[in-house]
Amino acid sequence: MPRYDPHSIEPRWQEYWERNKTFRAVEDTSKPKLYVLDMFPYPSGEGLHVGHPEGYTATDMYTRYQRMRGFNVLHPMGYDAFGLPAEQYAIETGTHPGATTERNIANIRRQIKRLGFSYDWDRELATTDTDYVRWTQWIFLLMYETWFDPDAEWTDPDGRRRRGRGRPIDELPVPPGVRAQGEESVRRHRDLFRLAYQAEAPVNWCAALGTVLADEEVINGRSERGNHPVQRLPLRQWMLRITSYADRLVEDLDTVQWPEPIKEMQRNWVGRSEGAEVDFFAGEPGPDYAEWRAARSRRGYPDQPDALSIRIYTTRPDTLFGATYMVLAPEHPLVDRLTSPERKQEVDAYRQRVAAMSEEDRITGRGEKSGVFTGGYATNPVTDEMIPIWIADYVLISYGTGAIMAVPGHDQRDFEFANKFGLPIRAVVMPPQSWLQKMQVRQEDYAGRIGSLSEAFVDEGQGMQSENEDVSLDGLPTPEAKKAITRWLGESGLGTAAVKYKLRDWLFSRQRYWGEPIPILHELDADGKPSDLTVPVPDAELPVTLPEMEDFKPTGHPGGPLEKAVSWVHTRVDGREMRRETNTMPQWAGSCWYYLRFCDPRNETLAWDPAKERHWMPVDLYVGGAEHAVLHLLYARFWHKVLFDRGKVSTMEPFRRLINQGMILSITYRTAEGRIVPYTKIDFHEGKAIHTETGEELSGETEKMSKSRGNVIPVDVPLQQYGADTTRLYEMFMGPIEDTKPWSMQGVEGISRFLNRAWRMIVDEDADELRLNSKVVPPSGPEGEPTLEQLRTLNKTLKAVTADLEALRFNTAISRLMEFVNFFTAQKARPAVCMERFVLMLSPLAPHLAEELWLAMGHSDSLAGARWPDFEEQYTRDDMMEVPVQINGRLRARLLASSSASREELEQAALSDPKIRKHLENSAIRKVIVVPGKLVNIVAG
RNA sequence: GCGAAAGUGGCGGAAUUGGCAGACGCGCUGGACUUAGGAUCCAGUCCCGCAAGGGGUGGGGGUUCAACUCCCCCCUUUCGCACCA
Repeated sequence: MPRYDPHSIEPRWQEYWERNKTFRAVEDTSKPKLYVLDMFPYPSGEGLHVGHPEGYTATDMYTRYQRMRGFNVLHPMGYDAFGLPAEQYAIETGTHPGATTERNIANIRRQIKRLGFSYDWDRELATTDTDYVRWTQWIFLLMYETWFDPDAEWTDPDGRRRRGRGRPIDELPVPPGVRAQGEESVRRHRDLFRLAYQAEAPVNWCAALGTVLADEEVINGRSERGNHPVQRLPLRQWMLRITSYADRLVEDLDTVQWPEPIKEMQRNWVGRSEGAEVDFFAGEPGPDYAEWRAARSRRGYPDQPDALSIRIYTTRPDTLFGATYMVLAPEHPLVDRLTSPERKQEVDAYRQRVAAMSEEDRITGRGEKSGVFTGGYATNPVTDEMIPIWIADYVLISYGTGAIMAVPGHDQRDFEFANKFGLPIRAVVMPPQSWLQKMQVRQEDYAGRIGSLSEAFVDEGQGMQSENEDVSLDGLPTPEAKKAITRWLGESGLGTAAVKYKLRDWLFSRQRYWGEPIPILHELDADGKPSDLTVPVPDAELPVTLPEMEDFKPTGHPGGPLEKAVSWVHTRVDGREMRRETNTMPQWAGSCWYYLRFCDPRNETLAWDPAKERHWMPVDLYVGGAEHAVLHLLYARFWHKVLFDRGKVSTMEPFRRLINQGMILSITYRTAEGRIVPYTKIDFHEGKAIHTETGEELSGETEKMSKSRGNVIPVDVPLQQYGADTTRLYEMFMGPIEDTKPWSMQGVEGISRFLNRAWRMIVDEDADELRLNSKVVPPSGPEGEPTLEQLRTLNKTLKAVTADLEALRFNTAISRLMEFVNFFTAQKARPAVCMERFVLMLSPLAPHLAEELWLAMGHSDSLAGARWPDFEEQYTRDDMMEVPVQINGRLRARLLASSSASREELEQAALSDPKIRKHLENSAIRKVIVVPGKLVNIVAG
């Protein structure tokens, strides 16, 4: 075997690893454990392009390295296989989504295996496997059987006191009044608190997809998949109470090693804000108002607003004196009551117009404020002024209380609205000088000119014009003013401190076929219609599998396609007729817990064995794309916390460390007319891209890979041309994992050359069979002892590569190995000891080649079990070094000096250097800075 | 608009704590070997300059003996969020 031939080497070693189950993970308590996980792929019909395996390559190199370091490694792979594309394809062609999915999985499995990754294939799973679906449904039912107790106090595994946790639904306190009304009443009470519950909610209805979508799946009013318009509709849906976990989802971010931007995105998504709720009297000042106020002072602030009040939420209670009008969301339930008869027509028209608007229209219409006056008035509780109540679509029903106090002086939206509709604007916060200067207004003119300024002052300042008989905020800095007014509101029974979140509960139903059926049965009423009472599918009957169907088309109404499977829908439990839930789970469900199933994937009686979960969890390193920063990662964390609260898992967070691989871009080549030219028709020559047919020189641009651009590079392309090791190395050599970087076919060539050079450094290329290069000398032979220089190169490389692999800096590790090969290729005698260490260093990166070289060096078994070589510190340092000498920070000379030379010696040597003396001829030395082992800098002038 | 990240040769990128900017690779130039080279090997390659020397890490300012690195202002690009009171 003379030449390096990856196409013969690679399949051979892949078979060897597979046959010997080299990478099977077996719990071994004698070693430290390491769980390294890739975000598993969705098996699309297109297969993988070169961007997909970037993360897989990094984790493979890392786990191969850590196995050599003695870790007990779990490194599995699977498929996130439910989802819309297979179903859309089914609708178009009639092919069962299961068949499509299976075919796609087979293709992706082939591609992944071809890259020689060290997964434990015995743990492979797909979220569509029936024995996986079973446990996905089991977790759903666990949520159904859980309520969140916000007052429960407990101590977390880190020893901190915490508040709020999920508990079994049987432990939910039932008020005696409810219990007295019987079992059905108790059930309804429980249904109000379950983590998985049904609710009539305004949902994102996508007519084109025939389904409801989660907020996260809607981008700018259009569906994330397919870019179809989305409308708001009220529908009865399954929801998961993720909002109960909002605080814990934010707090526990501090305990994980994730990229700060991702943590920030999650915090923003949860969107916690602190402020106050305030009740406004829904009427004019007068005797009724006085009576209401008196009652409030006596009884305090109620949990639910009384019939006479409008409850608002604000983050700026300190601006209460500036509230000159109120706005309710058009959907707010009080609107009808507050609207005066003469305004009714206009109000109704506005509400209808808003309701009919698509999400997209709402977004594009944003900025230009719209709204109508209801004719109703409220009373500002600190000024006792009568203020008008408006409705406007800039107030959202789904956030806070769906109503606001408008403070046009200090809120940009209110400011625009007030200016448009001529509402009064009052200054109640004095801005700092810098802002006044920017707006070109003097402090004494601020209050008078506030309405004519170009924008509102919305930051913190000092209270002004905020005083009545009871309370004064004048002169108080904003934080103090907030405290003062909140205290006053509490004492007056008008308000209380409150926390709100942008995060909404997770809409969990999909009107789709290709998903996990929601394992719930609806009880039927006397007429045989589904009542609102539900029971879980009994554990013994899980999983609920999808019925065989031929027509997968969306029905266009809330039942979804499963409604059509009549015999499946109707079932009986204990002789009672029941109707199955026909909605399915969203695609996110399966990926919420696959990392747990990987701990014990073949368990038939449990989702996982607790001992195995304790052994492997948490995931020590999780690698995947940043596109999952909020969706998948937030959902999975939520499920995990519920499982934790219910004692099913031992850790509070699933993923200890997270790394986001950057996107891999592609270079798109176009003709002068802008037509895209595929790679197969381009000749790369003299740094140019030449069209093979026309000879035209093409211009290349770095762009995102996409089908429409025709610049997708399937991973099979480099695999076929160069093999797995070259593909793997190039994936990493391009740059740091987390960076976005372009794939260059010419760059791959360089890696291929490197591996060829490494091959020839060790193997005799002219021999007929695998034989060592004659320059490789055994330890016993002449020149078999490495020279000092060789030892230094070897040990410096070892030290650097070890540090690089620890830190997942594969690009620089590869550079180091290139330098090693460059050095040793120039050596006439290459001691076998050095070559062997090199092969071990190369093995996590280019495992097939390394195995073959290992064989060439006379080993009979795989090097997968070999130990990572240690370096000797003494050989990582040189005794002599070049010391740069600067004058005023400019390099003027280099000295050759002992590495251990003292400050004085270096200064002496520098000052006596002829070049330096020449430069210093006409100037006086002021100071000499010597950094031993680094440089000398002479300050002169 | 808000939030975050990033700007280094023709290109991808290197540069522990502030200490020789441009490692390694691509591309390019010259040479060797060769029937041939888009294989391989050797040499060169930040910019200006024959050289001495000078300039240089998006732009401007600052701290420092010394700044790609730290601070301030600005510009550009990418990503995320987007009427969340």
